[in-house]
Amino acid sequence: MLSQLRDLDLQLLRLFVCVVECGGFSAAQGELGIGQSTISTQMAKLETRLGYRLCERGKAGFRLTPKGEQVLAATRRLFAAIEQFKGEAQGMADKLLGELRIGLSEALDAQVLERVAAAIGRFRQRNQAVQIELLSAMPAELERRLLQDQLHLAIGYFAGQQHTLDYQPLFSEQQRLYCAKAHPLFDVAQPSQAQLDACDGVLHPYRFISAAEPFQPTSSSARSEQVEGCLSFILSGAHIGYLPRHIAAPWQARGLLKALGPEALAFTVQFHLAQHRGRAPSEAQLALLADLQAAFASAS
Amino acid sequence: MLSQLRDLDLQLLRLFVCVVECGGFSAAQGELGIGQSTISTQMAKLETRLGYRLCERGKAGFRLTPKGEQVLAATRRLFAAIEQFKGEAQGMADKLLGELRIGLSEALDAQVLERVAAAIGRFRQRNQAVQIELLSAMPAELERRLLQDQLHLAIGYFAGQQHTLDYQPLFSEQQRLYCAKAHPLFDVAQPSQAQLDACDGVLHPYRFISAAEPFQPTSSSARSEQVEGCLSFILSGAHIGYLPRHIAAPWQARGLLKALGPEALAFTVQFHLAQHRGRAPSEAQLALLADLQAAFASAS
DNA sequence: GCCATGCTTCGGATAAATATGAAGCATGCT
DNA sequence: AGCATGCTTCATATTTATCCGAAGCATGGC
Repeated sequence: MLSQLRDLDLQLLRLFVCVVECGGFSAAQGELGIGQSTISTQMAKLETRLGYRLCERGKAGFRLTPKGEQVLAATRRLFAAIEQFKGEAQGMADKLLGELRIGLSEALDAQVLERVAAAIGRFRQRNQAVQIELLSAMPAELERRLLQDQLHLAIGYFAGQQHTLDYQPLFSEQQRLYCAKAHPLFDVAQPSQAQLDACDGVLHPYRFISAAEPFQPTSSSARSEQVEGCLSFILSGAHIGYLPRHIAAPWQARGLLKALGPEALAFTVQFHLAQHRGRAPSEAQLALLADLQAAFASAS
Repeated sequence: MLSQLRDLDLQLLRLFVCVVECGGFSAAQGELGIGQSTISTQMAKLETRLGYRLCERGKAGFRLTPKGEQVLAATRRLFAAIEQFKGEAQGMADKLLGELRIGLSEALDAQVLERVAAAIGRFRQRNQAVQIELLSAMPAELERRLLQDQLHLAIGYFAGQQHTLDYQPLFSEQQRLYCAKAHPLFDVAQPSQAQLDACDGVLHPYRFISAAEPFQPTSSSARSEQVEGCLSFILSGAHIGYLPRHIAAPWQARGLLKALGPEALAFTVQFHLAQHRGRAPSEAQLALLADLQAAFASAS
């Protein structure tokens, strides 16, 4: 009576159910693959732990006691719960879970957004239940958040100097030097280098890449971290500056902007997919990474 | 990946939960009473069986993976189911279950019924959920049903000859010889033995005890197995016969029946509680037996 | 009464789970 | 860099579970 079922041996319960289904100890030994004496010992053990008899057995035949009936029913319920647990645990094995926070550089080309969208669509077709969060910000901000583990992935053009971050090239964006209709150079067909140097340039956003730009403004009284700001300065007619081609294109079509200088003054910005090098990426992150790379690979 | 959790080791899950609650392997070793290396091995075993990692650990701190969170929740649900099972199994340990079918001799004294009622009341205060069935019948019928295991217990006056049945004395009933108002002997103060012998007697029900009766009718054209039948014969004025005192009493009070002869002609019938000797009695049966005996013991 | 069947009990062999402690490794902190 | 911490891995010891087979016992059927 004192000995309660301390650790609930499932195997004993399984044996009990099998014995009941076979209708006796000796009948169950085939099913269980163990000898009759073992079954007897195990059943006795179970009954001792429970503190009462589960079945009457002997030459007279096998039958459950009332408590045996109840325990059988309770055991089946328990086994159902266990099966559910196993199902949950198993079903989780190849499922992606957790949270992904992704940062996107501001002022991205529509085509790039389409690629990102394609990657997310691809990811959502996986066996997953991941919480995804997107945010747009300037590259510096993105890097800061990556370092603070506020972001898992970021897409932007980075200097690539942070050695705690890992950068993988994704796509490139072309930039050209522009001036607006109101600018003195707008009507000059082939402005000379001297003419360009005389202009007031907009300091390009994301200064960390400005070193790579073929044109370096000698004088500058305008500065903006963001593409929109640059665009405004340039549209004012008071400044010249670099803009992504896809940003300038609609204005150029309306005759409000003009690309300045030869193709040699154009340059290409490599966009990267950045992630924290230290943190081990989650499976979900690896998967989305692959999806992004696939989406951009099929683009080029 | 291939190794699924075949047998669901609860101890591993318990360890997992404990580790989570302690917030680390080394922190849990005190709680679990085992060394850190053992915990590491066990956790690795669990993760291998599941096929995925449950937590990240190391100097950087302890934290669950998304799957670990899910498994933790599922494990807690599983443990709840196990606790419920244990509760059910434990709560059953000292609970009486099953079915009890009890046979009562017909025409029992009201006081006897009260005793039976008291026993049932006592029984119902036990920790039990027993289906009880009562039926009234003649002793021969009761014995037959006992032998066929249609009854668990029976109360009646039995010859006590069935050696497969076990009889225990419960109470006794007094019987006297009666005649009705219309009978010639009704007005005779002290009828002689010859006068009695001249009467047409009712053959007493339950013939198996008739041998014990002090008065044996010499002639008899009336016979009934049941007390009610005997009463009818006697009330007719054509017959004399034995009746239980409690049956005759109301008629006697109304002046319709009279006890015949000296007290020497009265006799006592011993009532017994009978049960099958072969079948092992259930706990419920033993309990009700005890309750019946207690109820009748307090009566005398 | 006797046999056959089915369960129980025992001793003892084997396998498996469980734990240990030392050595090793990775990493955050000073 | 060096230390301390926390986990991992390994070889190994110890406990525990599991099982078998033989012998014993109880009982229904002949």
